[in-house]
Amino acid sequence: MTKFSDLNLDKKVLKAVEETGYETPTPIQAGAIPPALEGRDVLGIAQTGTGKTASFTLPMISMLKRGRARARMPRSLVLAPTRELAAQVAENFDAYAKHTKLTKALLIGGVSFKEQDALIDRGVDVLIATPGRLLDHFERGKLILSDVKIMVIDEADRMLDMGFIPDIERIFGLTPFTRQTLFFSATMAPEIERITNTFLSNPAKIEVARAATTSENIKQGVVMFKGGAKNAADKHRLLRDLIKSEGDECRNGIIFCNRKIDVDAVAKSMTKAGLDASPIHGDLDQSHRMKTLAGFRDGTLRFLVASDVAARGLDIPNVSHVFNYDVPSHAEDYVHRIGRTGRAGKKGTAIMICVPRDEKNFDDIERLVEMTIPRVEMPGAPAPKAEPKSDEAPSEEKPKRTRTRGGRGRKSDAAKTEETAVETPKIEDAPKQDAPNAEAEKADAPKAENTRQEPSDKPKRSRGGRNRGKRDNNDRGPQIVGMGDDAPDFIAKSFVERQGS
DNA sequence: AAAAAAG
Repeated sequence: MTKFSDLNLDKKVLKAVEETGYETPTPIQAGAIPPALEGRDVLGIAQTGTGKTASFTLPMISMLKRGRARARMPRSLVLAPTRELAAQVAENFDAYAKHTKLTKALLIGGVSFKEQDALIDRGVDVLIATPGRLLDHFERGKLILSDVKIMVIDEADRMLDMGFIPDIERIFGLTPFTRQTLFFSATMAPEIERITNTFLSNPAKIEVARAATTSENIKQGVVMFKGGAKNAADKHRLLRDLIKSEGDECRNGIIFCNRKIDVDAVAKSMTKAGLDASPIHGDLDQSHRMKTLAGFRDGTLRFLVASDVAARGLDIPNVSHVFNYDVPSHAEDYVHRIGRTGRAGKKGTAIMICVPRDEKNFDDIERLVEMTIPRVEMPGAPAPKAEPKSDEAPSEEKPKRTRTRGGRGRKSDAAKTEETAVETPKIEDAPKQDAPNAEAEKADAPKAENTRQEPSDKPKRSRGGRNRGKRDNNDRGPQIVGMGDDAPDFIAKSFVERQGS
C-alpha cells in the first residue's frame, strides 16, 4: 500500500501531512503526485470528494519550496470556478505549506482589491483565483503571469458549465509555454478535451471515479408532495415537519433550493419557526457568504439554506442531513448536493421533496443513481423513517449500487495506482479506477475492493453521453465509470451543437 | 425555469 512517505514529497510537506493524521493517499493522490513531482503535465479525471485538492497542492508546495517570487509575478496559479472553492483550496494550501515560507494570495470577487493588490505587489508563490477577478487584476496591470511555472485548473467541467472556458483559454495564453499544467475535470466533454489537447503536453492521465454514484453512507428518501405549487407555505411546513421527524439525528443540515428567491424564503420561514437557519447564494455579499459558511462549519449555525453555490466541492465535515427542497433539474446536481453529507465515512441522510411537475427530473435522478429512492410517507404521522429497507437489509448489502465491485481481477489500490502513475499519455489505455467514495475523502482508507481493472474496449467518445437518452434504458453496462456516462447531455456537446438544440 | 462569476 502506497503511503504518503513513498511519494517523494518534500519533508516539510510530509510533516504537515502527517500532522493532519493522513497516511495513505487516495487513488487520485497516489496517481497524480508522482508525475506532478517529475514536472509532467497531469490530467486528472476525478470528482470532488476524491482528495483531488491535495493531489495538486502537495506536489506544488514541494516543487515551489525552493525559489522566491518577485513582485507581481506569481510562480504558480490555481483557478477554481467558485469563490468558495477557491477559498477552500487556499485553506488546503495553508494547512500543507505551514512549515514552509511560501506565500499565497486568494484573488476572488466580491471583496476589495486593496488587500489583494498589496499581496501581489509583495510577490506570491501561489495565486489562487476565480477567473473573473484574476483577469480583472491583470487588466489593471497589477499582475504579470509570465513567471508562472505551475498552473492548475480545478473543476474544469464546472468552468465549462459556467461559461469560463474563453477566460481560461485567455489565461493559458498569458502564461509561458514552458509552464507545467495540472488539469482536473470530473468529465471529459469534447470541449474539455479540446482544451487539454491544446494546452497540455503529453500529460499523465489519472482517472478515478466513484464506486457508486452516491455514497452508501447516505440514506436517501423522497416525499412525493401533492400540495399545490402555488402555496409555498405548505411546502415550507412540509420541510419543517420533515426536519422535525428526523429528531435528534438531525444535528444540522443543508437545505438546497433551485432558486435564490426560495433560498431566502425558506430560510426566513425556518427562522420564523424557531429553527436556526441562514441563507447562502450568489446574490449575498461575499463576506456574508464566508461568515455564514464558517458558522455552519463550526457548528454555530444549524441549518444552511443554499443554492447550488454550495452544492459542489465544498468540504464540510459532519453534515448529518441534506434536504432537497426542490428536485434539482440536472440529475447530476442531485449527486453533488447529497454528497455534502455522509462524508469521511460518516453516516448521512438525504431527503427530497418532489412535487408533481418535478417528477420527470426525479425519474432522471433515479436512473442516474440506479436505485429506487425510498418514498417517505408524509409526516404529520410521527417519524416515518427515510429508508424502509433498513430493517431487512443492513446498508452494506445494497446490491443495486455495487456493480462496480462485481468484477474479477480485483487489485489493491497500490498496485493499481502504480500502473496509473507510469506513462499513460494514451487515452484509451489509461487504466481506470473506481475510487472509494466518501471515505476516500479523508485519505485514510481507500478500499481495495472498489478497485477494478477496466477493459479498454469502450470507445472514448461514448463516455460523453451524446446518445444518452436512448441508451440509458437498455445499456447500463458495467463499463460505466463514474459519471462519464451520466453527464447531462449538454455537457457532451460542443458549443455549436448546443446552439443547434 | 436557474445558478455561478467581474462590475
